[in-house]
Amino acid sequence: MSKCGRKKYIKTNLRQMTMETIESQQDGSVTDSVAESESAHTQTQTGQNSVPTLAQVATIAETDESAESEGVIDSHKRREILSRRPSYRKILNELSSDVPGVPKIEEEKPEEEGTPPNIATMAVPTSIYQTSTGQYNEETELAPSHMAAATGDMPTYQIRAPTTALPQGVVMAASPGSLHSPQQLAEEATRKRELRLMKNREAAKECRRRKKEYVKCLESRVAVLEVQNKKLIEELETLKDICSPKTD
DNA sequence: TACCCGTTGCGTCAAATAGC
DNA sequence: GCTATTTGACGCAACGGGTA
Repeated sequence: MSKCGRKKYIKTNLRQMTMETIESQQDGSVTDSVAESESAHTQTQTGQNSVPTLAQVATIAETDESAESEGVIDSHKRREILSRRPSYRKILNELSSDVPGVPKIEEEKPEEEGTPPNIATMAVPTSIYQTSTGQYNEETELAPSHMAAATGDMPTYQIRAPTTALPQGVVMAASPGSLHSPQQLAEEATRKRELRLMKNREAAKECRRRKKEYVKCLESRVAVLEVQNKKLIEELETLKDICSPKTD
C-alpha cells in the first residue's frame, strides 16, 4: 500500500471503528474489538462505504479473497451487504442524544440570523483565494459555541455560510429557452459545470470540517472516558481495601 | 543542501443518500 | 423520479522533520 493509500485507509476506518465501538457500547456489551476490527477493516478495504458487522465483514472478506483469486467481483452482492454510513452530523447527533455532554454538530444557518449574542467570533479571518481553476473561494468563518461539552470542555464550532451565495465571476445561467446556437449551449454547459464544481468544492470543505469536528469530539470523549475509568478503578481499589482487611 | 518520507489540505469525481 | 447534498476515494501540492 502506498503511503497515501495507507493514510486514507486509516482515515477511512476511523469512523467505522468508532461506530462499532459505539454500537457495542449501546448494546451494553463490552468488547475487546480492537484486534477484531483491525483485522476486519483490513479485509474490508473494498472501496465501499459501509458499517458491516463482524459477521458480514467475514463474509465480505471471504468474498473478496475468492473474488480476487477468481478475478470476479460480485458488486451487486456486496451492495446488498454494504450500505452507506450515516453522515458525521447524524452520527454525532445520535451520539449526543445518547450520551450527555457530547456536543451536536451545528446545522448551517443562514447569514441573516447572525451571530448569537453570547458567541464570540473566532479569529479566523475571512479570506478569498483563487483556486487552481481560477475560481475564487471564500473561507468559512468559525465561531466557537458556548455549548462546550459538559464533560470535556471541548468547544463546538458553528459554520457560517459565506456572505455571498455565488462567487465573483459566476453568472446565473440563462433559461434554456433563450439559447440558440450550439456555442451558447456549450457555454451554458460550462457554466453549469463550473457552478457544480464550485458547490462541490464548498461542500467538500464543509464535509472535511465536520469530519475534523467529529474526530475532535470523539477524542475528547475518549479522554473523558479514560478519566472516568481511572476514577472507577481507584474507587474499586479503595473498596477492596475496605472490604478485605489485611491479616498481618 | 538535496532528498526522502509522512502529514495535511485541496479539488474533483462518483456513488449513496436526503429531500421534495 | 429527480435534484441537491454528502462523503469516500483519488491524485496532487505544499510543508516540515530527519538524514546522508
